[in-house]
Amino acid sequence: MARPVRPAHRRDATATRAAILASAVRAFSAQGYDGAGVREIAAGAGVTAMLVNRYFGSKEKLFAEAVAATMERPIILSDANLGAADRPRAMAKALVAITTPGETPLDGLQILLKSAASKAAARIARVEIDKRNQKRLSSALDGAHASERAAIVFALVAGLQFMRQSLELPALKSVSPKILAELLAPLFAQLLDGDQR
Amino acid sequence: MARPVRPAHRRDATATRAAILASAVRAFSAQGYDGAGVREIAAGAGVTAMLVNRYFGSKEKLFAEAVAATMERPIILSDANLGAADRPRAMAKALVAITTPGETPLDGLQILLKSAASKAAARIARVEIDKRNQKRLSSALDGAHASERAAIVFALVAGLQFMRQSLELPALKSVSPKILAELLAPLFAQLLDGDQR
DNA sequence: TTGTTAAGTCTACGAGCGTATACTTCGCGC
DNA sequence: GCGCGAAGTATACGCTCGTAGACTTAACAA
Repeated sequence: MARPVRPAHRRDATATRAAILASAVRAFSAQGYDGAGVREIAAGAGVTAMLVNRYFGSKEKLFAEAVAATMERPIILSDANLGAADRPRAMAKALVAITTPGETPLDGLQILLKSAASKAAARIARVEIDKRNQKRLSSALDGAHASERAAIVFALVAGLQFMRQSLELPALKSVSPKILAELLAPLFAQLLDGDQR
Repeated sequence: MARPVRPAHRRDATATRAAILASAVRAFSAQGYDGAGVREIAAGAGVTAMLVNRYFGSKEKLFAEAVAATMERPIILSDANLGAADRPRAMAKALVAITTPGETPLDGLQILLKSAASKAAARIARVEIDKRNQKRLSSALDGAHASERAAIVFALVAGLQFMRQSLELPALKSVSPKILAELLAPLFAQLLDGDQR
């Protein structure tokens, strides 16, 4: 059969680009926009710093792509727990699992939190989260003030992620996942339920 | 009457020290630990950069003092709403007021959020918040898992602050304070109430 | 008036940052 | 076999950072 229209490049530019982007996600998620250096990101991809700018133009544009890439998948409202019978409990469990240190972290959210100090980073992230997750979640909520309630859900998720992963608050580090989920479930129930009080 | 034991110093060292600390709180709260520069903090106090290190030893020690100073006052559990009749509603209103852009911000919390990228900053802040607010709040809660519930309260507060002030999520910028408070009150009620579900 | 000492400043260093320019190395099409 | 363009590197510039050491200035004691 015929080879693909454009076969893999000479020294595989697309793979290198992907490696840089992956390294950027790792670095930004761990150290934030200002804390992560271009040289460090490049080293994580096995190349030199200048290739980063060659492929992405500038650190800021690279950050924008990294944010966009990590926001691809929804924050906690996965398709699985969208259709779950007890949706609040499913979301609480998902939140606990995701914010547990060592587990696969929510890169997108982590980048947001770690990059809070940078105005440029906040602007880039705002439009991204607003476009993707906010609409996705608020359209899944019934009742009044859906987008506000969705935003509060995000606040709760971000806050818990912050307290567990960044601040490492002792009370939230040692607690058992089961208990934490049971403490969170009624909050989600309250937020998902359109009828207030 | 006798003069104080040690009268005001030659060029008022204590006032200068206080000015530097105030400027540091402002700068750290706006730009985080890494983002705020020693020169900029000094300029905000009307002195040169070297005086900062002279008075505080290093940037890190200055940060520790700034964090300690801003944590002096409780985060949302003021004495006023501790004794309020409808405590959840009082806390919700306080939270909305405090996180509204332009209002007197929660410097301590803002410093925490903006400094999330720095390991040193997180460590300093953790012990401070754990000592002061966590104990204060969890001792005010009845029922099981008091400290965990208190930590979730902090997470909610931090998350809302983050979404409103740093990310400036549109849904939370335009919402009326009244409605937002009514959306938050049941969450606090749920968290303050020791009996789950 | 003058000596002393704390308060405050000047200059500078070494390191790291983002990135622009010029260079080298590789791999495919002819 | 070979050249040409793309992939990748080396070097360097200008800037800012935290802070160390020597210096200057001001206020009180005598």
